[in-house]
Amino acid sequence: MTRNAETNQRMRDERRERILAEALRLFAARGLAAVTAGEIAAATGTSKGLLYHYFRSKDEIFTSLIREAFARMNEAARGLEALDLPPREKIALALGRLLRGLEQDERFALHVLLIAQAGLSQAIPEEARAVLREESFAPYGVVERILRAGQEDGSIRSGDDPRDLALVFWTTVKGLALHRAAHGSDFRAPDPRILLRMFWND
Amino acid sequence: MTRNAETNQRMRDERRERILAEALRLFAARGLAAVTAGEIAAATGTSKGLLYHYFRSKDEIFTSLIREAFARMNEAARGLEALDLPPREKIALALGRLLRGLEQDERFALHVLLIAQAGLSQAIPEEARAVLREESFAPYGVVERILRAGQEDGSIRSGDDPRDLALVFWTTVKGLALHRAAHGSDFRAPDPRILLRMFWND
DNA sequence: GTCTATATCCAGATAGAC
DNA sequence: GTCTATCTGGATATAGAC
Repeated sequence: MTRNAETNQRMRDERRERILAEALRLFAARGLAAVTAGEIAAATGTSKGLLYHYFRSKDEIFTSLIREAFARMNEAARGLEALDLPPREKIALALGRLLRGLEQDERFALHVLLIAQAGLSQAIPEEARAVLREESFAPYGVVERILRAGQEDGSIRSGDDPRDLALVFWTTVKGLALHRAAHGSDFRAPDPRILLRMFWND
Repeated sequence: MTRNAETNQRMRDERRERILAEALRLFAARGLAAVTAGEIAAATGTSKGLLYHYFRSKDEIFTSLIREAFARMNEAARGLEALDLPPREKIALALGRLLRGLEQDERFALHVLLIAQAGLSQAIPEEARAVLREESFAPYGVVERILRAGQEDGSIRSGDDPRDLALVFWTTVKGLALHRAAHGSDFRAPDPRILLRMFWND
């Protein structure tokens, strides 16, 4: 019996994952309001009824995805901060990874897009909005702290407001994600060195 | 009679403008699908019925706005190209204006956002998609040409692909527009000099 | 030109058979 | 656990009175 229960649980989890993955694809491409529950079900290969067996509402699916997106993003940010590297190297590494991720890692690009969609649209569930409020600042904070440390050790150009620098760091990444969304798979990320020039000479 | 006809025409135009202005605000904030015709009517202070007297559909309103947004954007781009200034000054001027526009010119920021929304969402009317396909490239082209000219006259750093440079130019602007949308009116644009460093030293 | 009332459709969510 | 059938609300769009 335990064996069966475990198998069931695994199947359940897999199905749930499947639904979330397809919903992510759809929401990232069109936004919450323009995607119907029926479409998610069809993309997943299940019925609408089953969808509502796994989730209480369309909003709940969306909110789960927002949570997941921020969890990954913030985990990556904390990982970056914990790395044993000088600040300047951290920034270069992070930006390189982000651009490569946008280009090659579909799921990552979708998460960035979902966050962009959510931030862009005033029309999202209150719970998702709360997650956004609480978690969206963290990546800015991480990058800002690293940049400030770099200014102090002299490896990053001083004189700029670190908040401004963190702002352009992230808005550039989001802008590129947007561009990728609009222009599809033939997206080619720019050379990261161009962007890094904002932070130091040469 | 001619007098009356003219007055009527003017009132008609004003009402139409009013509808478009409110719809722009709503669409830019939430996207096409999350805005209802009733909300547009209410925001305009008219009835739903009258809305459909002026426009055939919600999609038509959206498409009109997309046309308008691109018309202004491309007009500005052509104006920039026609200016009698060295390439490097054109870029500096353009970026300064864009950032100031995002910060202070609500209508401009809304247009940028609408374009971002439209590019982001796969779920827009076919006609709007066509406008996007045909017109969205122009601003990239303009900036790319100016940057290339600057590379040739030596005022802009050479060695970078001008397409990459034009890409980061515009994606940065769009990213900032996104940020403004998410963080509302307390948005403060970064110092443009930070961004300009991508294009030349010091 | 402008409004109210309404037809029609479609999406979110549920009920209940298997 | 999974499906089909259905309820119900709300949105687009229209009709028709004033």
